[in-house]
Amino acid sequence: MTPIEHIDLTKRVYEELKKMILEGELNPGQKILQEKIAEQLGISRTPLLKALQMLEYELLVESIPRRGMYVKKLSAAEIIDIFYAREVLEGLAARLSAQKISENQIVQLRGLFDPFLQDKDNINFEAYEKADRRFHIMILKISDSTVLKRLEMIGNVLLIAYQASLVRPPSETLSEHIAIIEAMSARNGDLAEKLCRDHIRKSRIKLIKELEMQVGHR
Amino acid sequence: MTPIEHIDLTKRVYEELKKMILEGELNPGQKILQEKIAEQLGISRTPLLKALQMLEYELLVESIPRRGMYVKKLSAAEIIDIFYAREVLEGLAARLSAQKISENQIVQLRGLFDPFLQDKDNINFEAYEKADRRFHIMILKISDSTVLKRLEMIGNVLLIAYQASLVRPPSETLSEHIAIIEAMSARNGDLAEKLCRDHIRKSRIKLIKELEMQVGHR
DNA sequence: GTTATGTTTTTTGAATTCAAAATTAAAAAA
DNA sequence: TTTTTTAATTTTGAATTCAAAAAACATAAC
Repeated sequence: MTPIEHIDLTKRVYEELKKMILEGELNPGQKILQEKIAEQLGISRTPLLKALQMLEYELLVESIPRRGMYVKKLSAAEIIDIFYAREVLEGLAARLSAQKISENQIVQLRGLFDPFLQDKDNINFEAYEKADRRFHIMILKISDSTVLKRLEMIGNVLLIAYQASLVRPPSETLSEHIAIIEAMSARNGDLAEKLCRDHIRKSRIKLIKELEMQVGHR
Repeated sequence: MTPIEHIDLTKRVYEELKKMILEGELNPGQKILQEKIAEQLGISRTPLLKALQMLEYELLVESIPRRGMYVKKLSAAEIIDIFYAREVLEGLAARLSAQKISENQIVQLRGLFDPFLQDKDNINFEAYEKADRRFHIMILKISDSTVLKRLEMIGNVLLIAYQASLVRPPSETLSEHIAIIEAMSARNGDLAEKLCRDHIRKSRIKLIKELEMQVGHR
């Protein structure tokens, strides 16, 4: 018998709000008028507030005491900071995954990138980006770490920081992704960690350059 | 003119509760009766609930929907998991700190362990433990990373997991602490990270052994 | 004596209410 | 016209209230 699922309001509100922020319905810097949003969602402020607090931990919203909640506007420094953290955390995830990954999961990971290996010169960026994101989330899942799960947020932040635009092109990252999968498949945790770190570090370095350029041009 | 400080209730309740948990006033596994605690603290359930939610993110309490909040009882697997995360996160903190640390901060860090260098064979464990904890917290602070700050929790968890008992004796760790400080002082981020990771990894390995022993004896 | 059933009490999740603070708008003074 | 002051409105933070669910208790059946 399957137990009846508890769909608590807070979680649903949380999901809805997250979607609204990630899809740009609420823009960075914008004030979140609690009364208004609560009314729109047809709920009271109590569950809304709880959801907002969760999102605050995930760096998606920011609370200024006695002022209100705002959709977080990430600074260049913060985005870079997040990449530094991703570097070590996803590196760890890759290492732990190498110890635990199942044959089935290996097949699934490979499956993510199979479509792009056929015709490397003609890759649909949007589809690749989706696979890329799935890849990183899957590794976090496979690592099956309580702490790392707490940090799935780091994936979300990516979305706002770089909406639908990859930091580096598939021509660079595709082989890196494959190499990470192979290392995990060979149960080589040290190598998987190293490759994963390198992978993200390269993106970070490119990102820093780009952000510096932007600043330099102003 | 100094602006009036906003001491919002939630934060104070949060601090109080954290103290209650860390000092053992509330024991792991114990149910948190909201009404009762709120009355004891002389507040309503609203700010209490917010504080509890914050603590949930820090792994100090656990929420079971429609059941209530409980003081979290960490499993051996979770404690080990936390050490894995500390390994990479504090390693990163050491690396970033090496880039940013001021002369003054170096002096402060050295000062933490000075008292123990005089008479290495006669170290007060309790005092050393305090210095140890300060050391790790300071590095997180110096690294000045938004993401890492979110993870100060990892320090807290340590407290409950290993109340006042060091995983390894000062005779082993003192020199490691000094070496990390020296690496940061020399602005050698790579080395600082490596040393810090090794430092925590050694503790993790010892910890795993001890936990396995405990299980084996049952 | 143990297990099952029904009832009461407690506790949670959520809405509502209320006071204090912040924001906005309006009026008065420079 | 611009700035300052005052008043009105909005919004937050926190308490209270209320319904639904869970836990505890008591009673009845086996």
